[in-house]
Amino acid sequence: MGAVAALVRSTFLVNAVYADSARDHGLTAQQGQLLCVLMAQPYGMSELGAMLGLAKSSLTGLVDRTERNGLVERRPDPQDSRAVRVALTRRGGVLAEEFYAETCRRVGELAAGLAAAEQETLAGLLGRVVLDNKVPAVFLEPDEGAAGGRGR
Amino acid sequence: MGAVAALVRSTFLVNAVYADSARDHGLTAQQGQLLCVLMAQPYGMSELGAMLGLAKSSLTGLVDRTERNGLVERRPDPQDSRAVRVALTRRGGVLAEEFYAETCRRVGELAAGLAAAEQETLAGLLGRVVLDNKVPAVFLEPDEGAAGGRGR
DNA sequence: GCCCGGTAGTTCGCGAGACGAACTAGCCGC
DNA sequence: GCGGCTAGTTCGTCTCGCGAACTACCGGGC
Repeated sequence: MGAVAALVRSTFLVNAVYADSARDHGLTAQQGQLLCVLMAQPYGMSELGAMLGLAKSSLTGLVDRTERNGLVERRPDPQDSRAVRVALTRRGGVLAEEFYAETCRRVGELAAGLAAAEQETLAGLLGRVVLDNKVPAVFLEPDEGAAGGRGR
Repeated sequence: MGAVAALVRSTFLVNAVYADSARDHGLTAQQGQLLCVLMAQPYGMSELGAMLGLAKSSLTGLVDRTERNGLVERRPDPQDSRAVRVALTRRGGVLAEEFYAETCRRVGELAAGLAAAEQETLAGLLGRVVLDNKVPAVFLEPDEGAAGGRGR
């Protein structure tokens, strides 16, 4: 199988696993992704739109629905009264951790057929693709979680 | 970067590229995927649902919209008058080829930073993940196109 | 023959998601 | 203190995905 087909098919696979995991936590894939991004730190609407690749009107809707479920909240930005910081609520934080951990587990299982060394090779190559293409931090490293921007 | 994070982030990346390429061809990602599946051969609604992981009512809608755009058509199944074979129209076939080729090109570019040997290694490892997890043929090999798609 | 359980698809109603265009409100340079 | 820019929201429209209820047809058993 060529690299292109392998990439596209593995994408299909991970999409399905991600959506399933979200569903099992009462989330949609998009809401799960939003929670994962916010695990690191709060963000403004425009920042989120840029990271997730969404139009700002799409973001308004996504945050609306997630807020309605009590998982995130809009906080006024102290520096700029037009702006808003979207942050996890307590409940959202707990759910994000659970969803994140379970999703990691399930995605990890996909690669269970690979030996440890092979997984490392895969991670290295795929990691370079990700970095080369400047993918935003839509899914953190297990060890760059929680305190996120402030280090840890 | 760990294998899990690399997989999830590369998935995000490929999703975006796929959706962009579809959009540039006047398609949604789902319609593009449908066309790619049908490049190999026609399928029944239930088969498509199983391959794409969709409920049958979702398939009806997707095929409806794609048919309305003149890209696929429903043909009666000669063996079973309940059933239907979904096939590309002439226009759909042409568009599918274009979309497929362009998407391959763009996804290939994502891995352009890797040397040829590295791309092969990546393809091998990712290919095993795909095969281990029995991902359906949602995106063909360049050389298993047209008549070739059956077996496997 | 005919009935009956299973299968192939469709319809319907609903909510999520994505977009662009038009809008409000607040920032800031000059 | 005005004019242009930026942050977000609202609105209308479409796609997508689902489950439940439905129709139409296949087949096996008697």
